[in-house]
Amino acid sequence: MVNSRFSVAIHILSLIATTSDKSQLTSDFIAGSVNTNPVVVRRMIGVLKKAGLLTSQPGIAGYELLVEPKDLTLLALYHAIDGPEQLFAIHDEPNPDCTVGRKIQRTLEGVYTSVWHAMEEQLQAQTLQDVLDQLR
Amino acid sequence: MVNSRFSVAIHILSLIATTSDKSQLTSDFIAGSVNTNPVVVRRMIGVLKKAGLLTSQPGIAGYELLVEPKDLTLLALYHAIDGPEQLFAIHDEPNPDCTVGRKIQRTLEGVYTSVWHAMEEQLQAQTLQDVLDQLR
DNA sequence: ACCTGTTGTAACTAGTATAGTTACAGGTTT
DNA sequence: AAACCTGTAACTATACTAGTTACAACAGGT
Repeated sequence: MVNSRFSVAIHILSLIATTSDKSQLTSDFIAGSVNTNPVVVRRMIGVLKKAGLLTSQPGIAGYELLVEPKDLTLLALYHAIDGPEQLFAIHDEPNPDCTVGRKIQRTLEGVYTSVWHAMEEQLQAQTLQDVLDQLR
Repeated sequence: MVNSRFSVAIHILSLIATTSDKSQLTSDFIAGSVNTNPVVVRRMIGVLKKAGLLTSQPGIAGYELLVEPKDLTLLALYHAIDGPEQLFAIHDEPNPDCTVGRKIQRTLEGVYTSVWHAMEEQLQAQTLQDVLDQLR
């Protein structure tokens, strides 16, 4: 199973999108909602900042979204947090002297690409706004 | 990224399906093609045996498929090797006193379920025979 | 000026998963 | 008996995740 960073990122962005009192939005407050450590939150927010999804200023409480929730697809978010592009690992260096070993990697890549593509379509079809709607 | 066991399982089954000389099919031989340790192969084969996909006998070289490659979908194989049902981890115990924290888990489950379902469809659409065809 | 509270990072740690390895009991064949 | 095999338990190296401590730098109030 893939790590929980994608889940945490969605949680953080949801909180920022729905909290009107920005001064309340400290990494400590967010960590209290996510149930993790403030540093974990700040670390993830650093990634989201680099991706241009939000802003913040050192020393000042509060984060601000730079994108409209309806314009942020979960696929874009997935790419922003640099989740794995490959879902399934392929074993290294199968034996090239073997009929199967010689072509298995390319074959598996094809299989996994089709699977990954189907996943991408689902992530593309859902936005942060859809998540917010379901949180009401 | 998910582990490489699914890839190794497909590799093993492909070898068994395409090797006519069964006495050649030792865990050592298979490990040489996959490029891993014979024990890793026997371990995986133990799982596939329990799932009823193949047979073998202690002391005797050779494995035999119990299913027709065209009847074995990659989804069935995936379930057989007990890969993770959930793709993305959801963080534990978000704060129930928070509007977002209270509903985030259920919401994320919905999102991930739709993604997982798309994946299942792709895996269901491909069989071991399809893999064998691509290996030629 | 100082104190408190904040962000942003680096560095370390505990826990866990993966895959490789060693070892060995027990079956089979010659 | 010897050589080979399967099946399994147990240990190890490596890597990743998430939690944690620590601290530099910044902001705002008193």
